[in-house]
Amino acid sequence: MKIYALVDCNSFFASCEKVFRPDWAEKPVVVLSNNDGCVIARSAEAKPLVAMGTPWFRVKKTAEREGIVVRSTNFVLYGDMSRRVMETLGQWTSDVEVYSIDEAFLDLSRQYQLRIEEGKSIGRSLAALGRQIVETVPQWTGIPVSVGFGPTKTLAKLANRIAKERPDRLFGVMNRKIRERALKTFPIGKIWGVGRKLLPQFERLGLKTAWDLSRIDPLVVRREFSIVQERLVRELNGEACYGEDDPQRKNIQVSRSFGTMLTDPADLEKAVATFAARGARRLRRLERAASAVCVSLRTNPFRPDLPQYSPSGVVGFYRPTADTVEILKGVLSAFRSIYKPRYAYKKGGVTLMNLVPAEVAAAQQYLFDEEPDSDSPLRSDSTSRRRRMDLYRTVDHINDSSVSGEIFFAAEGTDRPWASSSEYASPCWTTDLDRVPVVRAD
DNA sequence: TCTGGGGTCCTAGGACCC
DNA sequence: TCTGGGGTCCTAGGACCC
Repeated sequence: MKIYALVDCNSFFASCEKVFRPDWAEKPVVVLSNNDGCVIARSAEAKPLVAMGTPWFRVKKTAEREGIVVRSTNFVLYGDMSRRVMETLGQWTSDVEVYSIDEAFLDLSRQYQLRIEEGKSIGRSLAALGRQIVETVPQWTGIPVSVGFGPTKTLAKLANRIAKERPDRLFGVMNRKIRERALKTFPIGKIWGVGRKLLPQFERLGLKTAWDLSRIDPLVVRREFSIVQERLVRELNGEACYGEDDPQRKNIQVSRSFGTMLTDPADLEKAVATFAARGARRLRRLERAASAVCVSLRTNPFRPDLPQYSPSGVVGFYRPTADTVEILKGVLSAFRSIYKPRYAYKKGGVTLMNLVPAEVAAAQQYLFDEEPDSDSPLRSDSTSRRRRMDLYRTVDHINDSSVSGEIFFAAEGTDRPWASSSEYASPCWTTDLDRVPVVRAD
């Protein structure tokens, strides 16, 4: 049998914003999406006041009246706080699967295997471990967490949802009787994997709780829905179907809504070039190479009075690459193939696709040293490419160690007409030396 | 005036092959 | 007149997640 713990940070982004502002400890805090668009995180105090996902302009007045603290997203801060939390979790097991920026599965199966085989009860021991996690993580990082235990990932998630409602922030469904009781009061729509579309379909079948769903024959579920829902039912019954998957990334996407609607192709080119350069950098950091690149544009869907257009164009590479110059060329040629004048564009994006390990790309380069067509616009003989990769190593290093990224490609432009607004940004407390909080003893 | 970003997996259907 | 069966690969679109 498996034992999973799901550790989930409470109101993660809002909690990050509170860490270095003790004066906000008891205040309602909300965090906005990019471009200060929607509310994407709320502290416990803010939850009754503001609904998740509400456009900011619609709640701004309420927020001001209620004295809600509002912040723009600060992913540099959240990323660093996340790293600290995940490192702390390594105290209890080396089997930490970072599932998202604010949650991780701990696989405790091996630790408890012997005791289970001996038929000993593990409940008390798990509870003690859970308490330790719930106490230590906030102590070390400032971020409060909740812990749920279960024999499958789905059940650990479910236990975690219940834990969040409890004062001790801790709950387990390892025990069969406790599990049955929990499932019987757990609404079907809150199950991990049941979303907007599935919920009404289940409800039409008269299913209301997780227990109802778990009682259905998995094969019937498969026939009526799909293998995804079949696995869900099995997981609810304690049969682990989601293993230790460590799938390699297949895509890297960089996209943004623009601060204003753009019509000038020169502005759009600067934007997509910037996204491309950012993506290429992430590619090199992951030691991967992309086989193709996709550029997408979109007009503003909230303006039905304006003509709508949302094209995308793909350009394949002769062989996989992490070379910004090659990627930029691909991106600009894809852009020019889809761009049409007389539309007002609101969003753009670049996706690096079909990623392969960097070694594979290097081996291909070695095997196919000669380009088929040396006049090709994508021409890049291997020597100059190798030199450029050396150059990127240096440039990436310089940009990583500086705050704003001083070295960039001319194609990215020197101004950012597309930049999004973030009116309420907090400082990068933990990653910018000038903003490290100072504590005085006097 | 103002509405996020980044992923994954699965299925169905078409093209193509023997 | 009667027009198979089985497979792979690819892509678009749907659904879900945080």
